[in-house]
This record gives sequence, C-alpha cells and structure tokens, in this order.
Amino acid sequence: MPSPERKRTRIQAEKERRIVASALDVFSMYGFRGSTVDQIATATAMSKANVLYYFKSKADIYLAVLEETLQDWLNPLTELDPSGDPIIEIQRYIRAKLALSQSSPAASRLFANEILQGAPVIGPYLRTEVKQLVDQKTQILSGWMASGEIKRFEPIHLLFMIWSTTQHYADFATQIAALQSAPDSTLYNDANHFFDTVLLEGLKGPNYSAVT
Amino acid sequence: MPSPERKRTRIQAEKERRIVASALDVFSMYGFRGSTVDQIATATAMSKANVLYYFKSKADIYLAVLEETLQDWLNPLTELDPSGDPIIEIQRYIRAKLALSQSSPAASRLFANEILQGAPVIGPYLRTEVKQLVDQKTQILSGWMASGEIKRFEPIHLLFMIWSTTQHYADFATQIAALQSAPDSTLYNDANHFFDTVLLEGLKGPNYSAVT
DNA sequence: TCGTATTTTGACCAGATGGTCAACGATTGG
DNA sequence: CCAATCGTTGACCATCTGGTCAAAATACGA
Repeated sequence: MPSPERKRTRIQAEKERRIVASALDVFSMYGFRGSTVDQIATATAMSKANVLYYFKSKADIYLAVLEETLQDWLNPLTELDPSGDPIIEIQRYIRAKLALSQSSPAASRLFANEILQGAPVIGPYLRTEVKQLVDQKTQILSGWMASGEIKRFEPIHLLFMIWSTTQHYADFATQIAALQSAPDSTLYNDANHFFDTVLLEGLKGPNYSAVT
Repeated sequence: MPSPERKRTRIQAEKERRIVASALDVFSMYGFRGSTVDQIATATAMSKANVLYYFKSKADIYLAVLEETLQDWLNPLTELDPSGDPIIEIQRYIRAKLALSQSSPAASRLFANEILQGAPVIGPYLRTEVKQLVDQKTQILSGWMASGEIKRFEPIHLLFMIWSTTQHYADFATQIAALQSAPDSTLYNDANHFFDTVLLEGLKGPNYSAVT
C-alpha cells in the first residue's frame, strides 16, 4: 500500500490527482451510492484494483473529492468586504458564484447530492467552519442595513437566494436546457442582467448612493 | 399478477397508494439508484415480493411516484393570471411555491434528484408539456414588461429564481438547519418577508401602480 | 359452504459491487 | 547490476439487490 509514513511519490501524487478529478465527474452525476468504483476506475483509465490501491475505500475517494472542492466553492464568500460599496460587493459575489456554476458545474452538483442525502459527510463541517463564516458575513449585511444602505430583512435569506439561484444554473442544467428558448450563449449574460436589474435594485436602501 | 384487464380491487388501490407514498419518502432521500425495493417494502410494512406483486419493477414504482407528484408540483404556475396585478400575481405564485416546499419537501427533493441525474425519466415531459406551460407563462411576464408594469429582463430567469429559491428551502433543509441562527418557526415568514421586500420591489416597473 | 381468483411470502437466482490478495512488473537508490 | 520498494492486475470472495416462482393463505361471489 502507499506508504503512510514516507513522503508521497511523484506517481502517487499524479495518480491520486487523476482519480479525484474523475471521481468528481462520476460522483456529481450519480451521487455516492449511485456511483461505482469501476466507473471511477474506467473514467481514470485504471483498473479497479489500482484505484483501491491509492484510496482504501470508495468512501475515502468521496471524502477526498469533497475536501478538495469545498474550499473553492466557499471562497467567493470570504471576499465580501464590509468596507466596500454594498451593491458592488454583492454584485461581485453573485458574479463570482455564477461564474463558478458555469465553470465547475460538477462541483455544484456534488454538493447538491451531498446535501440532498442529509450531508452525512460534510454535515459537521457545515455546523462549524461554514456556519462561522456565514455568521460573520451576515453581520456585514446587518451593518449595511443599519446604515440604511440596503433594505432590512433577515440577512441569511439573501445568501440562500444567491446560492440557490446561481447553483440552479449548474444543478438543474438539464431542465434549463429543456425549457429555455434563447440560445445557450446568452444564458449567463441574461442571468446576470436579471440579477442587476431586479435583485440588486431591490436591495438598495433609502440611504444608498451609488459609487461613481 | 394484478389483473390488467379487470378493474382494480379495493385492496389493489389501497396497497398501491401506500407503496407510492412510502416510495416518495425513500426515493426523495436516496435517489433512484440509492434506494432499494427492500427499503420501500419496509417503509410500507410489506414484504419485498409483495411490493413487486403490485409494481413489476423498481422503475415502475419510481415512475408512478413521479407522475403522481409532478402535477401538484407544477400546479401553482398554471394559476398565474395575465389579467391580475403583476406584483400580486407573482407574490401569490411565490407563496404557493414556498408553501409547497414547506408542506411537501419530499416531492421537491424527488425532482431535484431526478434532474440532477439528467432527468432520465421526466426529460421528455419537460421538453413537451412543461416547456409549453413555461412558454405560455413567460409570455405573460413579457406582456407586463411591455406595459411597463414590471422591469425588462429575460423572463425565464424570474421563474428560475423563484423555483430555485423556494425549492432551496426543501432541498437544502439540512444545510439551512446547520447554518441559521434564528428559530425554525420564523424561517418561512422571514423568507416571505425577504421576497416581498427585495424581489417584488425590485420587479416593479416605471408604470406600476399598486392595487389598493 | 365451496370453489375460484386474488394476495402474500419464503426460498431462490443471477448479476452487480466493494474490497482483498497473491503474484507479477516497474522503479530506483546504491 | 542488484535488491528492495513501489505499482499493477486478474482472479476471487462476500454481500447486496432486483426480480422470479411455486406454494400457501386469504378474500369473495354464488
């Protein structure tokens, strides 16, 4: 087995990377139970036994995929800046999240699957680190409300709306493809335009004055 | 096997109903592949063989569950009335959808699972009936834009936002429970307040005049 | 009450799946 | 060039799972 003590070989690093990359595609499409080690092996162009030489179980692969992806997924929120212009900050956040959904739809689906099954793996992480980050950022929103720059509401619901709406474009891509009439190319531009026109305008409070 | 020709027994109707009801809970939690006939049987307090006496395959149960649920799920959209006040109509739609997420979270998760896997079963239905309904309702929105009652944007994105946001409260309930600080009881009230304050206000166009 | 149609079930089967292992092959440091 | 370590794999196993079946149990009309 891959030595747990000695430092990792170049081959180990390379193969593990490839396995995790393939596994993201597989898990995001079929969920944990719906995915098989053989599918992952085939997607990585390896034998099943070889995959299980690098990760001792299917659950281990799943864990590795989640850990690798979660950080990227949460990253845009950390950049919400309390000293910036509220509307610009929120707009930046929305655009970053939508861009992530567009560039990494598999990551979005992976989390959707995980949460749908009750977050058996990332549940503890949600309740600690993620909750802490969310509490911190909702306080920023509360601050902007107190100064009248944005309207008053329970701030977490804005996060819920941004998450659900942007991730919808990844998670429900099949449905979107079935229902939209416009060409695919304009989809994300139209979405951003809608957010600017409706959501961001709706957020502005009585004391808001646009930066110029 | 249950006679395909003669009319259905009382027992058949009753047992089939119970199976479908249990299967909704099971499928919505684990998805199609992640669910087993045994789980469904146990949830229905029947033997596996008995369940397969009423439905000849797991796929058949799944299909029955989807068909039974889909109509309810889509129903609120059909009631969007072009002759009504735009903001009131959209507000009614949002509330109806949010109430559905609250009362039937399993149904929401069932669809989320189905779409996440690429809508293998309801795909054809999406592309025909559902698309037709959506096209019809986006035209209503376009009409309200033309008269200046609501702002201009690609109308389908409003539907996407309403769907994703309201269903988020069912599909991501685990995450919401992990992240919110407020008591559960106010969650849906706060959500509706947020929609009223931000989304509905953001929608209003230059010519909108509230009904009194 | 009796006979027929319906319902229920335990036993069983075939295929899929996660995981193991011994043996073979490739690398690499000395 | 050698030996020790690392990498790879086909064969294999135990378990799970969808589905079948014959036989037993039940319901029900006449």
